[in-house]
Amino acid sequence: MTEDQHPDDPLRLDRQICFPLYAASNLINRLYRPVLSKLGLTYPQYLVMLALWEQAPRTVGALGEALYLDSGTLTPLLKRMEQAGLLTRKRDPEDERRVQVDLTSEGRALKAEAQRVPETLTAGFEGDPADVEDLRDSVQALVATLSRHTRGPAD
Amino acid sequence: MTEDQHPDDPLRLDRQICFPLYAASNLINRLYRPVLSKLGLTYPQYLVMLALWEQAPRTVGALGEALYLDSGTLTPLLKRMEQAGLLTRKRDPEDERRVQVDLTSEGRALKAEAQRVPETLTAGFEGDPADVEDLRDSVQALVATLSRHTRGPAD
DNA sequence: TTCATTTATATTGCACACAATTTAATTGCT
DNA sequence: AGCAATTAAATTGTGTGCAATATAAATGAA
Repeated sequence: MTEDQHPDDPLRLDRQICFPLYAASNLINRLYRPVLSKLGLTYPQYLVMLALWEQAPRTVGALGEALYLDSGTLTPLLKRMEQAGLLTRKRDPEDERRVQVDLTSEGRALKAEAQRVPETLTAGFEGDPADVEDLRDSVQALVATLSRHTRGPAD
Repeated sequence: MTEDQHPDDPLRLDRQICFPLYAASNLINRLYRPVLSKLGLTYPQYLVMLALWEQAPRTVGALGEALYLDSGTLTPLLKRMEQAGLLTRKRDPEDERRVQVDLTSEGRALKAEAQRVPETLTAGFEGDPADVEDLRDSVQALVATLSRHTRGPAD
């Protein structure tokens, strides 16, 4: 009972830009999982570590801006990472509304263990590394556009 | 307490290909949500409808192959869509292990309502439509590569 | 035929994401 | 100073995603 499928039907799955991005994100999560689980991290937790290795301490809000996530996602995630001993969460004495997230020495030390994660995972990508960089830059540009349209998490 | 950040540090957030894909996927979900909620759909439910509008009935496994999802994700999602009256789930009499998912007349009728969803959402993308198509094709190629590495959901 | 193996889906447990709401602290207007 | 408006996080409730496991049906080798 196959529906007739016109080649220019705007609802064709293979004409969507959203679907390959969705699928790629899921596949990447699946690919990273076994590698990151050895470090005791999930994929979004890994992103938080990348952000903090670049700059720490940071407020929950600043982390959310960097990763395009809101406190509804970050708060429980950061609590789990705090439990794991990777970071600390402290109210900012300057402004008690803010929470400063900082790395523990254990969290800083984990960076050494993570050094080989990117190459491990891009090793099998096959294809010109320059093409991958072009793709990355294109998706980054798309993210910049999209983020302008959604004015941050939860509007 | 900012860490020193070398320009060629492989762990820099802006050097990752994974992160913009992750961020784009989240942002797209957020952008689609208000539009799709008017149709009574979530984003992954919309993808299931796109797949079924192209071909129905389909088994759970065939849907999973098309969308890169496994039964752990699809089963509860399809049950909710069945409750909503969009589709039916029936054991295949030919092979009782399989479940055939088919559209109801309500599910088929929803396609008319969804016709304008893609243009509504790409309207604000600003930029050459050809560039968006190039990006789509590049990400599709990446998905094809990634799916070869992960041998399907749950390996 | 019998029964171990394989296959298709469902279930369980855990960790996100996000809208909406709540709580608490700060700002700003008067 | 007093207080309404704003801001930053946390909480609540729903819906994914996925690994691991369970269940049940079909397959296949002896």
